[in-house]
Amino acid sequence: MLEEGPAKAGPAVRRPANGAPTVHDVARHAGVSSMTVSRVLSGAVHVRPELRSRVEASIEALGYRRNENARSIRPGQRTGLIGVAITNIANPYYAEVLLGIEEVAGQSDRRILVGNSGEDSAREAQLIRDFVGRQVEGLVVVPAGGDAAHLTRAARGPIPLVLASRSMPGVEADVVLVDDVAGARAGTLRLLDAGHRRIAFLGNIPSVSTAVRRYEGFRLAHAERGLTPDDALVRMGQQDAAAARTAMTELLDLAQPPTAVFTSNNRNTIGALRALLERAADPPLPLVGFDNFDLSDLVPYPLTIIDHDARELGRTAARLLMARLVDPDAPPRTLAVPTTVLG
Amino acid sequence: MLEEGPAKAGPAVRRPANGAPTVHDVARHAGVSSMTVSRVLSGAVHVRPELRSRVEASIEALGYRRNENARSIRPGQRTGLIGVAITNIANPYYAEVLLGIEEVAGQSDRRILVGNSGEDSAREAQLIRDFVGRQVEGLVVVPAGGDAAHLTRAARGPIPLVLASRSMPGVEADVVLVDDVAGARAGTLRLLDAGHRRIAFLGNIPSVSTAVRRYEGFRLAHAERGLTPDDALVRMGQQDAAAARTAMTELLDLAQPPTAVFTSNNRNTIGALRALLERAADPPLPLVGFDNFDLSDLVPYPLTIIDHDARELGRTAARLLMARLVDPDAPPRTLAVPTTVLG
DNA sequence: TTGTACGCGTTATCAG
DNA sequence: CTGATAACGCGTACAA
Repeated sequence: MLEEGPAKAGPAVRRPANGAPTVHDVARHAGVSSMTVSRVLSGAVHVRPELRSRVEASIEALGYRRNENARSIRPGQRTGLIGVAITNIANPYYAEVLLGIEEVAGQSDRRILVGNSGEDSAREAQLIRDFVGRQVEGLVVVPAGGDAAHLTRAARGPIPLVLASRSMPGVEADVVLVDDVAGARAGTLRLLDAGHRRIAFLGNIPSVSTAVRRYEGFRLAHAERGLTPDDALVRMGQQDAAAARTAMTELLDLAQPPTAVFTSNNRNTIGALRALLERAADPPLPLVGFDNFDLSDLVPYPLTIIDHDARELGRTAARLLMARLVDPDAPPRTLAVPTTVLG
Repeated sequence: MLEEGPAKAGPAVRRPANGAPTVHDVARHAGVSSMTVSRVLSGAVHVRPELRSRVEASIEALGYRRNENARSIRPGQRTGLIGVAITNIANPYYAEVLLGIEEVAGQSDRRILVGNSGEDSAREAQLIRDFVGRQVEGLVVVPAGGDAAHLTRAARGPIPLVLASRSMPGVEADVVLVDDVAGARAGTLRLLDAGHRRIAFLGNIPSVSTAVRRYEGFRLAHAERGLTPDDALVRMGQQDAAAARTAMTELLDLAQPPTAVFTSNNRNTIGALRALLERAADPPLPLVGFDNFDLSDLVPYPLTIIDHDARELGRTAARLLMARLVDPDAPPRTLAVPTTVLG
């Protein structure tokens, strides 16, 4: 080779259109081979101290950063990427879950790719396809419910999946849930033991597993007292606070209205709260709500909250994923985060 | 070559330890070359329809997903990755900003890498180094304040940067701010024009640009009425609600306490609110707070909020970045999101 | 301890 | 319209 061409470009340094220096640039600058640079980058084992510091100086001088994408295409190299699909990032509850995931992922220097599914299972599928293409090591998903084809082993390949907050029937994955049944049971018992016999139930759409599980706790508490919930007082399907407010108003307008209210998530709690404050019943109907929210203690209403640590739920999800990366063949686990009754 | 070794592995299909099919697998399965597969993947131009559908069938059959990382190492290929560093993901305000960024990024099929800096400039620097190594196309940062070396052109190379919510002196970047000065001015004028002359100011640490700008609006409103804020009533440096509560309590304990309160962000508002409710002054001190929060309308206190659309701020930041990707040499822009006074 | 050769999965180039 | 070849930036295997 060495065709003595138009030797005018100096050391023939070709920048990859990007301009970023490569291992070869660093090697040339330090007067070593690219392999020595590579070794320095991956821990500096078996490199003469003098060369090592020369390479480090060159890295500094050129502002070199290793290209993690190029690195990751080599067999046996990990991307350090976790894909996270969440139904609604802007819901403070899920933001807290996300923070927990980020925290644990960051501990092993992994980064999270975040997508908002907007409670839309098709969008969720699209996100997961994209994450897979980007070679994420694992997925954490708060499933939107509905179709689950994109969560199956076939669709996502060997990439491990952890479901957070909600489970999905038929999907093989590790799962972190809230202790929904126990929490709902405890909250409901409070109302029953205060003498209430007509308790309204407001909840999410039944395709979301938490809605069903929390109703189960509600029903269970009734059963333990030899009672059955009145179907006329059960409203499921409110996905936002506005719908919950409407549903609550309708319940208050019944010929035989409830004397207390159980809401199974924070949006339903907030919606119900607005309706109840609007009506200003005297005495006010006691409200027990699942999931805490900011300032719940400052709201001028008799409120009991079934609380849990959302950030810890996120952390647990990420920890399950980390464990799964180490041992891909362990049997799937389902963990539950405990609840506390406040107020 | 072709050493007839232990020929027992069949068609010698070596899976890259990962097991995922490659273009070559698809090509073999469809009986074409890998280039034809590649062409089909990138828009199917100049490919005979018959081959095209055969390739598509193979892609489907094998469950092939293009390896975006391998793709991105080729010159001229983009990663479709945006790095986002936020001071506190779990603050509902920034969660909303994040959602806006995700929304706009997703419109061009880009994904966001998210890191939480925890108001720590060193952690922020670390995140940005990582993002650069992952070949992000651009960065959106809510800067923690303090040292800004990692945000300079030198440290991040040619990668464009947009600062969201807060500016950083000496950093060349596009910026999206809230109209802090005008908002704070308008809120303060409300109190002044209601006759208040001793107005407390609670704000963030001064190294965060919004704290300074909002104080400037506060001062400006006073100046316009021929007044000067009383330094004894100004408390800057509260980074969370607990600190704000303490600061507010101290102000109430002054020999000459304030008769009204201006808080320059939502954590200070919430902290002040707790202190004020605790004291139950009669009549209550009117409170004007910058940034809205959930249920602010249900709090039993005379509260005025200087509101703005956080999600729109996030969208704007992402749009600025997208524009910058198209035209890297345009002069930097600073945009402001308008505020509204509620209550 | 250091360097050379090659391959990872993809696509631009150019020949057919 | 299709395919062979090379190269992107990096790291493993092996040679020196």
